[in-house]
Amino acid sequence: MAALEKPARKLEAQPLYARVKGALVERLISGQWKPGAMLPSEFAIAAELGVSQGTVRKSLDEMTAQGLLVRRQGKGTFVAEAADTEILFRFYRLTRDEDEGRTATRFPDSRYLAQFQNTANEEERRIFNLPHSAKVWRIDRTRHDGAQTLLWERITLPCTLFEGLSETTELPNNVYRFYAKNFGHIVSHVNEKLKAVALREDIAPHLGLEKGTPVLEVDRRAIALDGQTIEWRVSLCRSDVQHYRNVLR
Amino acid sequence: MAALEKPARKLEAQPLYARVKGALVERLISGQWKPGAMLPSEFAIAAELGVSQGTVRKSLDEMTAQGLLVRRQGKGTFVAEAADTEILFRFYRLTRDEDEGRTATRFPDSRYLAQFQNTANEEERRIFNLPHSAKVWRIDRTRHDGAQTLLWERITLPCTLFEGLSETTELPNNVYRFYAKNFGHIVSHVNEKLKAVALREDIAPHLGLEKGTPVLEVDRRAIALDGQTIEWRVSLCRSDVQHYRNVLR
DNA sequence: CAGTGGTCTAGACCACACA
DNA sequence: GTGTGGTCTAGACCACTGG
Repeated sequence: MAALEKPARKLEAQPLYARVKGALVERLISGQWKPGAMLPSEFAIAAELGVSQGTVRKSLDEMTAQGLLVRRQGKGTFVAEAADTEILFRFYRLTRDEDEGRTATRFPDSRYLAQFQNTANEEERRIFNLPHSAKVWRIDRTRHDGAQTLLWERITLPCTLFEGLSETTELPNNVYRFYAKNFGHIVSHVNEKLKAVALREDIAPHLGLEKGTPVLEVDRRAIALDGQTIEWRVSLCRSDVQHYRNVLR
Repeated sequence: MAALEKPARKLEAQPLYARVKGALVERLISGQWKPGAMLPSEFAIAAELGVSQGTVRKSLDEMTAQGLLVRRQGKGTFVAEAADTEILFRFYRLTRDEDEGRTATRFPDSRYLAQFQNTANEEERRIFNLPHSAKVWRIDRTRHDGAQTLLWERITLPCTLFEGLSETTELPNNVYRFYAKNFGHIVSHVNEKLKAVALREDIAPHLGLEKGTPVLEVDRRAIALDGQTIEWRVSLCRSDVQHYRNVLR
């Protein structure tokens, strides 16, 4: 890749470090730099793009703050793998009531109830911006801590974005890492919508609670680096033994 | 204030910009720089502390990212007032269902039900780390959008931290700004714990719902810059017309 | 040891606000 | 114009990693 092009007029240009960052994010989106890969050194990137090392550093620092990169002194800069405990729990906010205070230390395992392709309904088409008669995967599962069921959820994925998924592939614990590794979709952020709802009759047996019990409904959309919604998930969470924790800064 | 002291050994020292930041945060905590005040210029701070302007900039950038400061090109650097819409909504996560997508544009008004001093119970003493027989303020109120009640909440404040509050002072819409301006407590972050619960009988009339209806319970602790918990708030939120939104990055 | 990221400095120039 | 923050560069030195 050659040096960055100069913008026509200085006035309407983004700062140089922002354009450098854009060029680097492009390489993540395109898959040129895959999760876990080591980036060239700051000086190498600077020389390649024709800017100073300090400018490259500012771009890398921002990307690190966003969680796209991991920097290790003395070793290098790497594409984030979403592998560390911290990143694993980045999107997992439920905590057992008795674990209050510390970060969740247990990660529940999954039990699969159903996994099949369907024609997308209107809501799914709207969420994923799909044409008529497009197909989606629907995956129903429960999550447990030991013998206790903590939540039921349905994960919806557009088939076009997940070619090669089959009815027997089990999602691993860290699904977002799985999406990145196998399908090249890097999640940049997720939007969640929380409500308290009365437990539906068809879900009640799965959670071992009476129909009508208040449960926490979490409606989540995962957004990829390119802005596309790649996953829709609705979770119904027992609220008597766990809570959703959040820190606002 | 004189130049920063050199640490005994370089090895165990924090980076210079971190110590600069610490020194500046001290001035916020001590009230030397009050909300809304303009800070000296980068060069002035640098000269005073005996470091370079770039080092001061790095400290100021971090504090800006934390929301402690607001920087305006051409004007100066100011202590954040929690006055802008964005900051006003930083801690307000409830959105009317029909407003989905955009940031909340309406901020509900309040109706006060009760406001009185009490001896702290065991839970309150634990939360605020108070001695026996310490006193707390308890403020009960509802919040509305037009004729519709959206939530009931109880705010608990330790009397020692809020000297001068009376039974007739109404909290303004932006309470955290009020705390900063009148009592010098700058909120650095809040911890929230969410659950779905069945509506209690004594609260039901306030929300205009049946006893037992699922409502969203938000348990919030506000933490000041010095690490002290300064406010405990439990909100019971109608979940049929609004939701709690969250973005995880 | 060489190579990496982390910190710090000094100085230049630009864009914006306001008198 | 002057003073502010915003960007960019060049170069120095430190701390960490691994051969």
